[in-house]
Amino acid sequence: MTLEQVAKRAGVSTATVSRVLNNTGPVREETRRRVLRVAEELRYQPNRYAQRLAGGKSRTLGMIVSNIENPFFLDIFCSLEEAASRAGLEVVVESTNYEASRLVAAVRSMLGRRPAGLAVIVSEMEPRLMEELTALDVPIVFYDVGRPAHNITNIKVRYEKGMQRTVEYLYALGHRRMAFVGHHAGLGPLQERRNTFLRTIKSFADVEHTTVSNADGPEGGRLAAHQLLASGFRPTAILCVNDFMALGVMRELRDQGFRIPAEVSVTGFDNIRLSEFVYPALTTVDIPRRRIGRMVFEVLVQAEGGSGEILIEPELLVRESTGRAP
Amino acid sequence: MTLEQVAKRAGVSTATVSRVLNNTGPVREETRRRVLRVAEELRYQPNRYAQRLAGGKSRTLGMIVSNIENPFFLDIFCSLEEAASRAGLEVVVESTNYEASRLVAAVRSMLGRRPAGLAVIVSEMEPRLMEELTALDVPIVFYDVGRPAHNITNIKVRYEKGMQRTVEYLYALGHRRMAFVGHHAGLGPLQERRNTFLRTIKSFADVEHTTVSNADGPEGGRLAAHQLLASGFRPTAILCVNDFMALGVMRELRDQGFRIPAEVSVTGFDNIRLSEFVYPALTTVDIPRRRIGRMVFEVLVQAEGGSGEILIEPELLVRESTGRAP
DNA sequence: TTGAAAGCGGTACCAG
DNA sequence: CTGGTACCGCTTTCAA
Repeated sequence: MTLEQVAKRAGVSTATVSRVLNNTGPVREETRRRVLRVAEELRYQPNRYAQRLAGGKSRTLGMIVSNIENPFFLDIFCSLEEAASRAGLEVVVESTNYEASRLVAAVRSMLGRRPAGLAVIVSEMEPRLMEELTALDVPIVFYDVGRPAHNITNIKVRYEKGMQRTVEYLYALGHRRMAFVGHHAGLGPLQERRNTFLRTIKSFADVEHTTVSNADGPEGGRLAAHQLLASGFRPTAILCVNDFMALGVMRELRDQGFRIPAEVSVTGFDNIRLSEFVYPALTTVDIPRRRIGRMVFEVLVQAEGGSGEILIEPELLVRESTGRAP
Repeated sequence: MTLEQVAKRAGVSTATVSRVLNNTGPVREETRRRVLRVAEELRYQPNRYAQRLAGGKSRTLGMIVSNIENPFFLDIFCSLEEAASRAGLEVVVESTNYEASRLVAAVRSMLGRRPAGLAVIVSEMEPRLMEELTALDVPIVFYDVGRPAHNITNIKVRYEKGMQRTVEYLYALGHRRMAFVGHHAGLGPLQERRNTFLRTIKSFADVEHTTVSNADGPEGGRLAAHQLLASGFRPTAILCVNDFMALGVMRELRDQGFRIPAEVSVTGFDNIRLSEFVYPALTTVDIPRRRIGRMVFEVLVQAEGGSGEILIEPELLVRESTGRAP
C-alpha cells in the first residue's frame, strides 16, 4: 500500500494526498474527504522509512542504557519516552549489558537513525567513542560517563555526597564493620563508587570494611552477599551500589538467618519504586529518575543540545532496613 | 555523511561502496581496502531509513505490550530481543498502558515500519483491529487476546488451571475467606481472570469471597489491599492477578499489622524474578516468559507466521507467602 | 570488477 | 487548490 496507489484511486496526485494526510497546504474540502476515505478504505499506512528519508528533520531520540532490566534505567527511559511522545517524538532504546563493545555498536546503530538527540545513560565507556561523538553535531546527553563538550551535556549525581551521608548515618548508629556490594568493579563510574566508599570509610579510623562485586541485579546481589559471608567477614551493615542488588543481598541474609536490621543493616542507592515495597523497606539514597528523564528531554529537544554539566544532589532516605548496630 | 561522499572520496561509484560495506558482490581487494579506509575516516554511518527503503525485506520486529514496567512484559521483550538480535533483527517496543486507543495507534505505527513480524502482548483489544490485522500478510503473534487466523498465531496460558490449583491449594490449607486482587477489570482477558476466580471459588460452597481492582503495579496492589481491608472483609488469603500487584498487597498488609502468611496468605501469578527475592518469597504460578519470548521469535521469524494456537501450562510454585489458615 | 541508473515511497517546491 | 517533479540516500540490476 503506497501513497501513489491511494492517489490513483482517489484520482489526485501524490502531492495532494501527502498534503491532506499531513495537513500541510490547502486542499478543497471535498478533495480532502475523498482522499481520507480512500486512505481509510485501503488502510493506508505511510512507510516510515520513506517518510523519514524524504522528510528531513528527525523525529526520533536515541537512548542507550546499560541494563534496561534495572528499574533505575527503565524509569529514566519511561519518563523520557513520556515527555518525548507528548512532543510527537519517538525514542528508541538499546541496552548494552555494560559491555563497551555493545555500547559502540549501539551508538553506531543509533547514529544510523539520524536521531534528533542521543542520551547515553551507561556506566561503560570507550575512549575513542568520546572523540567520535564530540565531532558530531547531534545533541548528546551523558549520564555518569563522558565530559561536557560542544553539543554534549553531562548529568552527574554527587555520588560521594550520598555515600558520605550513608556512611555517617550508619556510623552514628554504631556500625563499625561495613561492606560494600557493587557490580562491574572494572568500569569507571562503578569503580569510582567503590572508591568513594573506601575513601569515605577511611575517614573513620575504626571501621573495618571490605567490598565485593557481582552481576547487577538481585541474583548478583545474592551471590555477592554469599561471597561476602563465606569470606568470614561479619559486617553489621552492607551498603549496596544500587537498590536492585540490595534486594538480592537482603534475600541472602535472610536465607542465612540474619535479621534485618536487627543483626545487619542494608542500604541501597537509587530509590527505585520497589524499594519501599519490599520488606523491610529499604533505606536508600534517592536519585530523581523521572526528573532526569525530563531533563534529558529538555536538553536534547528544547535546548537543542547546549553543553555543560548538570549536577544532581542525592538525598538519603531512611526507612526500615537500617538500625542500630547489634 | 552519505554513501556518495564516501564514493567520491574513494574514487569509486556508490555501487561499489555499497558492495564492500555489505559484502555483496565481488570487489578487488585493493578497492575494498581503500573504500573501507575512507568510510572509516569519514566515520560513515549508513542512513538506516534509506537502507530500509531501498533494501526491500524488513529486518525489524514490532512488539506491543500493555505495560513495559511490569517485569512480566519486560522479560518477554528481553528474551525476544535476545533471540532477534542473534539473528540480526531488531525489535522495537511500544507500551500501551492498557489503553485500546493506544493499542490501535501503536499497531499503526508499527505497521508503518513494515515489520517482518508483529507481537501483540496485551490485555486490551479493539474489535476492528482484529479485522485489520487479519487482512494483513505480516506474521502476527497474539498473547492473551485475539484469535488464530491466517498468519496469526495465538499464545494462551491456561489461566483457569493455575487459578484452580491455587484455590484448591489454599482451600486445603483451610482458607475459607478469599479475595481476588486484579486490575483493569473491564478488559477482556483480565475480566476473564476474575471470572475464573469466581467460577473456581464457587465450586467450593463454603468459601466467602470478594474481588477488588486497581491499577497494575505495586502501588495499585497496595491501594487495592487498602480498599479491600477498608471494606471490612477479612480474607485469610488474597490471590493477586499478578506478582507485580502482589508486592503492593503484601506491603499494605504489613503496614496494617497483618503477618504473612500467619494471618493472611498471599499468592501472585507470573513468577517474575523478583517474586523469589521478596520477603516472604511469593507463592505464585509460573508463566515461562523467556520461553514465550523465544516462541514469539520462532513463530514470527522461523515459521514466518503460520497460524494456530499455542497453549501454555502454568505451574503452581509454593513458596513462603502462603500457609495454613489462622 | 566496476559504474550508470532505475527504483524504494514519500515530501515539498514551483507552476499553473 | 492541484499536479509535476526533483530529490532524500541506499540497493540492485544491467552493461561494460
